[in-house]
Amino acid sequence: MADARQKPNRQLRADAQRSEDAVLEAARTVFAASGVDAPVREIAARAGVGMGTLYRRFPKRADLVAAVFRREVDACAAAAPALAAEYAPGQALARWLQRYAEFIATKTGLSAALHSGDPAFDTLPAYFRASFEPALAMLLDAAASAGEIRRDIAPYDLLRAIGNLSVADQAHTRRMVDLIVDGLRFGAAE
Amino acid sequence: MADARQKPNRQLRADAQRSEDAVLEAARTVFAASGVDAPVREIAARAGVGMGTLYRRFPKRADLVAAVFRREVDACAAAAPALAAEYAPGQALARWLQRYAEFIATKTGLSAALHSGDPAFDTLPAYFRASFEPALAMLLDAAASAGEIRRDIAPYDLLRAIGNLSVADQAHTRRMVDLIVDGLRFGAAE
DNA sequence: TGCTAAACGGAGCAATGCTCCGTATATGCG
DNA sequence: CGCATATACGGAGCATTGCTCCGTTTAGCA
Repeated sequence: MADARQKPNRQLRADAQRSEDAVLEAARTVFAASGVDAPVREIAARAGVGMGTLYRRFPKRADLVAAVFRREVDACAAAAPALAAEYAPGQALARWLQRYAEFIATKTGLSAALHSGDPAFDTLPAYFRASFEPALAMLLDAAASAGEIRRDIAPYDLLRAIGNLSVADQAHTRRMVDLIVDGLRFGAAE
Repeated sequence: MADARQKPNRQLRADAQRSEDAVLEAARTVFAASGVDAPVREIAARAGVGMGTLYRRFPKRADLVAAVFRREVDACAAAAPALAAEYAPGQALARWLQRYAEFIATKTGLSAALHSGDPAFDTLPAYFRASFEPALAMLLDAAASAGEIRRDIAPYDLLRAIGNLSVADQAHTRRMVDLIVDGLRFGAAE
């Protein structure tokens, strides 16, 4: 899962696959406990692998962070159909949004990493959206069809409203400030 | 300025005062170039002081970051009366907001530090507000009196709109999600 | 000028990121 | 099953960095 795009059909040796799983699981735990800057040695020790093994699979810390992130996105997105099968549409939606809010809450410090400019994170926003938007759309659609909620809600808007992972470059900020100043002036001439 | 609250009337020796200024100036430069995680050695070297000197004055990195932050807040706030003296009210306001936007832009990565929970940062938000709110209020008032802008703008709202340094605890997030879900349901029964 | 408290500075230790390479083993083949 | 070999493993070791400790220097004062 880490760099599967490089060799799409690569055949990981069995022990290598076990190591990768162990590392991802250990990293998830350690990141949650100590943040994404936790010592690599600690992750390797918890996973029961050597430093070499960890660095071979995830050459940069960002690679590991990104892999763990994808894993948690997958888990959260997968909760949507599960909840939809178990609960009434409105209930399923409410529970999933809480689940999603929990996911966002565990990402403290990660939004900073997202904006670090590391190329390993480049695909994450798209992955995030591609995973969550259909999941939420399904829940919203079901709830709307059941007459429990309105229909005029864009899934992505809702995702953003709960967890704002937005960025803003300098030029954008400048234009926004200009806009606000213009806005201030507008009402003055009455 | 660093820990002046501990000994309000302390008399710093002349060389100590020079060292502190040199460190703050060097830290400002290095932080801007390499972020707030830059090596302490680099700051000490640029300031022309030893490690001991730096650590004696700023025992924790957060102390140094906070001191640099206050210094830059002071500089930005001080620009308000200067601009007000040089330009027409509307111009002064627009220019200061751009200046403020630049200040915010240099704080990349610092918002993460702000939320790190380090007690050295506890007083910074209040300092931020206490410095900028009166400065902006003066500019807004002058521009409004000149008929160049509306009067119904709260200075703090404007500050927040440009640089959102907001935080949100878990309970708050939870209540917000509940509110949004309620909001979704509200329009369904028509 | 001489004394002393204050300040200085950098060697050195511990923690951590990351590499390198000798060792171990999973897998395919005869 | 036994062997050959590519694949994977593991941790010693080096470089960097945070932080401390203490011998040396100096500013302020009489």
